[in-house]
Amino acid sequence: MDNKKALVFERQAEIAKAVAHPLRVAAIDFLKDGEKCVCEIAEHLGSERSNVSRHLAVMVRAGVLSCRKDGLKVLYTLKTPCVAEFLSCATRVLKHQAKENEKLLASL
Amino acid sequence: MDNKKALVFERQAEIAKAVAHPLRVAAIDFLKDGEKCVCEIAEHLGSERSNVSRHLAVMVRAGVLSCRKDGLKVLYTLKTPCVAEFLSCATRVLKHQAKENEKLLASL
DNA sequence: TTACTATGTGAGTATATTATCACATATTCG
DNA sequence: CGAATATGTGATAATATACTCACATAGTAA
Repeated sequence: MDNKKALVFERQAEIAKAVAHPLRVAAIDFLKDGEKCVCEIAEHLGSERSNVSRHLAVMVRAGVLSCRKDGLKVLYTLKTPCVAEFLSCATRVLKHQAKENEKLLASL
Repeated sequence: MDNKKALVFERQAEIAKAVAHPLRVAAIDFLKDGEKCVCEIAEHLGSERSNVSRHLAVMVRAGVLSCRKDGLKVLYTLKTPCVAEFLSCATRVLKHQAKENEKLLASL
């Protein structure tokens, strides 16, 4: 019973972890437009190919992205729209924070 | 322009990071019932008080939780319902994965 | 085959995160 | 005041993550 819950928490944490890096968030945002190869992603993010490749692998392992080979290239894509929702949840939290700061500022 | 986006990605990643730990996920889940003190949370999670205290501090710093003192105790609470939504997004991703595995299993 | 391109991976280093213990602080109660 | 309770923090060690460079692999095309 409680054991089951613990497992879910662990898997939820894994997914959050897969998203918990600026480069990975940026990659997810970029992939909202559709599938892209490592090269394109790396160029768009202004980061090393090998590094980007590793980050993408992390997200694939976590089940956030999927990939397929197309000739020389490997195309990455969001596995489900839920992933993008994940980020809009984060955005909502940020907006909430911003509003609080606004209130604080107004009272100074 | 691009700089602004980079900032957003960084902040989104911070929020994801604040959630990206099994213990923290469990704490958030527990706090859905309302505010709780460190003691209660630690007991519920079966973890050391000092450790839990640190994890809670991480989430407060990220803007995911807020806290208030009440006598000896410090009560923690979810700062916004968005945070819980964050986890249900993760759950949706998990369900998606589970369905895929089901399909795979069925074809063996 | 050879040259070229896209990708992934091993090794090493630097940095960050986590858990634990002991201790400090703050608040309540007698 | 002193004892008891709840919380937070410094120091440490173990572990995990991130980045870079060099190289290996796989597919393409001449």
